[in-house]
Amino acid sequence: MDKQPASFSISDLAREFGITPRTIRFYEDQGLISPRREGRKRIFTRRDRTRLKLALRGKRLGFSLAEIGYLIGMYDTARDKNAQLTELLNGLGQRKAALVQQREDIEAVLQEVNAFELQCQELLSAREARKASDAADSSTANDAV
DNA sequence: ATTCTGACA
DNA sequence: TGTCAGGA
Repeated sequence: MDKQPASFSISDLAREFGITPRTIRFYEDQGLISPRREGRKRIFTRRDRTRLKLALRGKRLGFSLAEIGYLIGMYDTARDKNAQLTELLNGLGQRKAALVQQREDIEAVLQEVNAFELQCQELLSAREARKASDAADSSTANDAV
């Protein structure tokens, strides 16, 4: 009934996941997938397809291709589900920590920008005021002369 | 028509 | 990751 293909071409997967064949070949270079070869052509199995899906998910989660490779690597090696989950949890924790740090950095810089912006505005209004008084002084002087 | 490798104005 | 080349 479910006649799911036993293998796919590089273009099949590219289409399915909305990426280009170039990306798939690139991921292969990075060791994320290793489709078998039929001569030079790549033959992707359902397992390769699953790994590609996981890789794309990891990318969305912000993991580097190296991290994804490591995670996926033990995903089918270590059959210990708990170990896999623990690793994933560690990775997610680090990702989260990095994001929190970035948010703090951004907030800090934002405050500095706001402070500088304020200084500029004050400096500007101070000059406007001086210019106005200068004009007043000169007009007064002219009147005197 | 499809895919492959290598390279980078 | 894109893209172009030149071959299978």
